[in-house]
Amino acid sequence: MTDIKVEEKWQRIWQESNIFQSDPNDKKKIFVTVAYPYPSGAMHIGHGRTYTVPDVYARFKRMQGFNVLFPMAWHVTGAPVVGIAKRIKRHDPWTMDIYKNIHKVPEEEIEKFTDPNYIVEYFSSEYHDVMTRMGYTIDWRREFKTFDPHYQKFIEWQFRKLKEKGLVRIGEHPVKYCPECENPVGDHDLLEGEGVGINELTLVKFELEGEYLVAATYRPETLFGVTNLWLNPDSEYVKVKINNEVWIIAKNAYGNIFNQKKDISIVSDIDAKNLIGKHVENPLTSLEHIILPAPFVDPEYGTGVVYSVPGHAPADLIALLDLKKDKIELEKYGINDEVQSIKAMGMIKLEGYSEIPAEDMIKKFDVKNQNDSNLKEATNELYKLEHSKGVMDKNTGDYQGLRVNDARDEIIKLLNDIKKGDILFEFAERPVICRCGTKCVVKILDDQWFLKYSDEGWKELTYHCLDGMKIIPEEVRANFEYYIGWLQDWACSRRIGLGTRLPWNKDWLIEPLSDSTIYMAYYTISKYMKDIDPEDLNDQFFDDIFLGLKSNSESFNNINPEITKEMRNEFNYWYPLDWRLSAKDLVGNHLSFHLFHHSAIFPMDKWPRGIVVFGMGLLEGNKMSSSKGNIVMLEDAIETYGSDVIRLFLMSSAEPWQDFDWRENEVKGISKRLEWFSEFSLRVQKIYDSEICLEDHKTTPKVEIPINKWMLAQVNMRIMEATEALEGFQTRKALQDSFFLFKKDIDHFFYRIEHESENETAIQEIREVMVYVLGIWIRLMVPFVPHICEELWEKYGGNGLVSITEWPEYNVDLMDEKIQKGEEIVYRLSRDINEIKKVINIKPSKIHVYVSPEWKWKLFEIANNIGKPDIGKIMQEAIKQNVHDNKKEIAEFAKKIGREMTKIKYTGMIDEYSTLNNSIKFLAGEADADVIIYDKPTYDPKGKSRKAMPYKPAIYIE
RNA sequence: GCAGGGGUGCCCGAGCUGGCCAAAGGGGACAGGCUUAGGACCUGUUGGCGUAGGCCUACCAGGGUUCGAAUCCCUGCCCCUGCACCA
Repeated sequence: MTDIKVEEKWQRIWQESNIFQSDPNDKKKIFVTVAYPYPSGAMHIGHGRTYTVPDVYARFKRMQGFNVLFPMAWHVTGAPVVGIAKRIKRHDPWTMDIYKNIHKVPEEEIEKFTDPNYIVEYFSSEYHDVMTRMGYTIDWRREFKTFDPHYQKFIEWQFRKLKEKGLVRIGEHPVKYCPECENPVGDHDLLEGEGVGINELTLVKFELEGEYLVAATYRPETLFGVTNLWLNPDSEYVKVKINNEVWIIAKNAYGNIFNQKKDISIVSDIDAKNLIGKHVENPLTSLEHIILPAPFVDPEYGTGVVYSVPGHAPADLIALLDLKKDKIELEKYGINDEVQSIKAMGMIKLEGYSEIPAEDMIKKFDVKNQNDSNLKEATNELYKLEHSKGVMDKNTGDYQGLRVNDARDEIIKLLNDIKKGDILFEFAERPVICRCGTKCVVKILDDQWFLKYSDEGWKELTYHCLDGMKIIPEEVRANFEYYIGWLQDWACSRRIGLGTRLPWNKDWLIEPLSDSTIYMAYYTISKYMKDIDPEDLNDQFFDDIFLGLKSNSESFNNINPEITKEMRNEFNYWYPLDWRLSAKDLVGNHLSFHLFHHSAIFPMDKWPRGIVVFGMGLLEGNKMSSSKGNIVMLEDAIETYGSDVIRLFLMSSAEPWQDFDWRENEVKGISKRLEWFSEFSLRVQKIYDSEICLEDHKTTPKVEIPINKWMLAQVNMRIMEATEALEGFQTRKALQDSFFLFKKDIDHFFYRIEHESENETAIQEIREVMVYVLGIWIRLMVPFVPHICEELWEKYGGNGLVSITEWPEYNVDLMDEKIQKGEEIVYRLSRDINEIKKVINIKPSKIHVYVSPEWKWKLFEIANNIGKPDIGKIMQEAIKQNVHDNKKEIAEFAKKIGREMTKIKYTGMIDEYSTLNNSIKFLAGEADADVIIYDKPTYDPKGKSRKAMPYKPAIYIE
């Protein structure tokens, strides 16, 4: 691990040298941003990954010579901290515990957390510190918070712009609402019912003596199959007045409906028992239906009034059957004759089912009575089937032949047109309970402002924007396409929270996902803001900066025109944004909004160019969660391991878009690896045996010895692989190549050169190679472990800061396949010798090695050209070319090739005789016996030489 | 339900434009070296069998295409993620 003191030293040097402050210049630029954090708690290792990825990329690109901008800001907009402040105020033990023990906030600070503004101030400054300690190359001059007045002006401009373009509308919207707190509630505010959706039911008005019995349903298309209505005679019902109509609904349902309808009030109680036996009129068919008693009707759900479709609703059918048997009840209301005459009616055709599918379902699920738990499943099953496959049948008039789905929409429309329909929202599941313990309801907020993501023209633009972008990983593109199509109008205004108010209605705040869509543009000018009065930031100003729209009036504010020009140029230099990084779960909202808003506001040449999506973080295989205490804070991890280790672990254990798993054991493993890396320089120093000046070893040394050539080939290959991987944000792959496999190469190299200690030329070459490798390796590792690299770079005579030194270039010519193959032959031979030794279990004195004769190479080449293990064809061609006179031997060998050739990559003929002779000391040392290489089998008592194959010399051990 | 992504050796995970794949790399385990010992480090082993570098069985299950499949196609089973007013 890197010494923390050392890390802090370099962090200071970086800050003081301002090397990561980026301003426009002649170089090519890269602008990369990552979602700014919501500072409501301390940073954990999950955040560590999120912010290390762009830093690694920024460092990499900077070394490649790009002018890189990597800014950071704080997204303080929204309601959660307001809730936290409230809970701190009333000393909620759960909240206090988390902030004291998980987020490690000192006692005297917690007291100030009753102010939400203070919470975000506190944590954003903590984030700033921790980010610095992670070695991030952020241009801090551009830092801001989203409630800064300057930023608010920018958001106001953006919203006015959208409104001008007709992309904002006002309307109503159903939300989860706590009547006790008098506030909408988000999922995180719930005790129970997290993630429960809100469904839309259709209200159908059945006329009863000038008033309406109002039933709620998901299936208005079944109005054609109604036989009766159900009321729960044991529940209380009320008459309510609404828009000059009188509705009869359950009293318990009123609490919910009250929140959704205007001008609604209870007129009087009404006893349901008195309604039983009366008749109502079906608004669609004008048929008369009797009202019947049913204990299964839930007075809290919908309106507490249900219409009965026994042909297609198992619950209705079974309730009807139950009632027919219940003589006492029937006598009580005097409805026996009429009830007995009711028959279920089929009106939806469903393949594979009878005319009365409800009956089939009751049999299938073996439903005994209306209290049977299988009833719900039977109902759901039939609902799904008819919804997806059902077709309107006879008894449905003009709708016959329509798919259920389509018929439903048309019927809803018709009901509304004839004023016999309405809408009611209900939770998909219950209960939904607020943290305060109160049952939540669905409330309709009116005056709600929406961003019109449903607008087809806007969607088109956004698709267009997406088409021009790189998406990493590419599979996520399908998600984007899906979400852009699926997004409906987004409620963008809120009553509570921090942030910017809607410029045209100060009662509303702009919601956090809506104020963070194009702020990347603001980074390009934020560093100028400290000298500017926010009141000067009017719309003309932003139009000028971001859209190049020159204002007519000469000076439209008090800002120095020179500065304005500079800002405009700066924006035009950095924009468009090259990369946007954010989490996987934000694809459907934040990242999609990002595209929507850019395409709406900016011209095409300013549209974003790329998106990288992050996976999540696990801790020892489990989901991280601060509320459960299953979390590692970044600051603690820095204290334990140092930031280089954390960076290296986070970047190497998974690609950015995959889930990473923080495992203590593996982190320790990484820590040891990094120590090895650092100690490697000492070994090089020892071999080099005089002062190293890396600056003098930037060019590839000239070498003759194969193992040295091999090492250089590997180095170049690793540089190439790592560079290509980093271009695509594949940090894990980049590290596999530049760290783990590179280490293996070096291990192998060290192992091999032990046998070269007597050859003076070889030693001189090795020295040069090792120093060269050290210089390359340090530079390859800078993006990942910058602190330790600076330290080594300085120690071994690198010029200046390695963070801004050139990224190593690779030379394809040095990646000599034959050299690599030659080395492979050597160590495979060594391995084979050992395997044979093990199997025959003898201690050999001499090992004879026979290389392949030339004709076998020719045959191999023929086979390779044919490309298939087609022995006949190989033979034919071999005989034609007359590669060898012994046809029997050709046949024998051709057969062998048939089996073997596909296992070996043919890279051309290699002079095995000299390759092996060059490595004879190594081979002998490994085998612990004399090794003799033969190009002609002058000594071959067992005839083993016949087995020799290209790349696979024959062996005889004695 | 809709949409997207998966199931690989003790664990994590690469490979998945078909043949250098008994399958990279890491972690763990085991053995040897080093060490007073432990740790660290280095080397090797980590599907089975084998007195010559080989053979057999293997990449969720079953079927197919092919000279050849972890990789392509079909079927089944199982898992993960998102689905809205919430950062």
